[in-house]
Amino acid sequence: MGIPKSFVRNAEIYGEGEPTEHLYRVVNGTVRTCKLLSDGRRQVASFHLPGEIFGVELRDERSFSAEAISDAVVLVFKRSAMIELAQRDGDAARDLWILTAHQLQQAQDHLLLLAKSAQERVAAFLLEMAMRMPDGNAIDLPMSRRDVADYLGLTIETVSRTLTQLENDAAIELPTSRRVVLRNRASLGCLSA
Amino acid sequence: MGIPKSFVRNAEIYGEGEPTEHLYRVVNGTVRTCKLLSDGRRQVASFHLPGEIFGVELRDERSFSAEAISDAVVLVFKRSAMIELAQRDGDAARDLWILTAHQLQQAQDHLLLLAKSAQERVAAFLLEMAMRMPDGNAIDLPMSRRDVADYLGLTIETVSRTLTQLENDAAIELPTSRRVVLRNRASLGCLSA
DNA sequence: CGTGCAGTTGAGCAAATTCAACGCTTGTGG
DNA sequence: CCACAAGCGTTGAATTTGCTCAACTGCACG
Repeated sequence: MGIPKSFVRNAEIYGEGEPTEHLYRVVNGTVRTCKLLSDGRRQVASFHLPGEIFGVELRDERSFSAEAISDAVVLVFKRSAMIELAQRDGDAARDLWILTAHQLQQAQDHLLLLAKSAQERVAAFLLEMAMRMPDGNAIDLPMSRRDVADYLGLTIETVSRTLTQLENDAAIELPTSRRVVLRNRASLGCLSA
Repeated sequence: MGIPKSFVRNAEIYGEGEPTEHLYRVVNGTVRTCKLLSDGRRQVASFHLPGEIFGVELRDERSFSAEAISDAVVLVFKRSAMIELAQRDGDAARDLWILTAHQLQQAQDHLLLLAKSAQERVAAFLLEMAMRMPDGNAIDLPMSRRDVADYLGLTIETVSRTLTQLENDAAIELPTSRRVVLRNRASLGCLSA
């Protein structure tokens, strides 16, 4: 169960306002969910790495869009089938609830992140990504500076400046612009206070 | 079912880190959930008006605390009983899921709010409160400027200045500091763009 | 080679914060 | 009953932070 589907980089998986017909599991690549603001800016709500589920929503209309950050493969599930299953099967209902509650927690963490200074946001972001990535200390960011900036509510310039500053402070290394090596986790944790 | 309990203004209903044993329904008064940040600042995650449910959480440990903003009465429910009920009864499970998904939506809206300018945040906040209050155009804010500021991620000074500016622009009236009358909803909506 | 895109860096600017003072209301004690 | 302190809200001036605009680099791709 779950039909595989492929998307090229920057392809839209679903758009804001479309009917909520499916949910998805990332097999390969990375997905972002985001929303265009009226002033043309964009807010990225979440990133989804392989293994993670996205697209669960209460309303029948998408309030965010989902796009492939890199070429990606996802499994597609029928939303109505899930809801029916949850109605009959207590365990399935529990899974669905846990999933939603988990996303709620992530949203709340994201909320706290947006309350902080630029340095704290970037440091917290790096720690979050490191937590979710296989190798604990080296991160290969799948997303562009623009994606990072829109997730953190900053400009790409501020993200870039902050990263170089963290490198100067010997907290991280930047072998390439997409690769980050955490040199001093403790000081990052401190900066993301 | 549901045991009534009273709290005086500023009393703690539950604290960060405590075991998640109950959920609550507001009968009377207003409740805030919030978190203390390491730098001493505080982030208010949500306000809960009469009729609304709060305290639903995935983890066994509270990640936020809940406090009475005004003298308040709440109904207390056993969390374990709710989870058991949801396991057996598909409808109850659905209600629990809808509740959680609803809070997720609110968190996402809050997230978007924090991406905006001070004026947009205050305008959006007023519209949100007006939506949730009985009388559509006159709002009696139950919370202090500090609460509003910590909810919007601003300082009390900025909130205060922004309100007086909205009053000067004829978008609102401020008969008293806690009472706001929406004079021009359209322009508020525009400002909260 | 040139073109275009992603990322970095710099200078000036705008927005919100910090710090400080002040007014108003409320509650307390002389 | 008045004096005074405390809490809340507002206002002003100076400062800081992050943004805007612009130039520049490195790299991939035709």
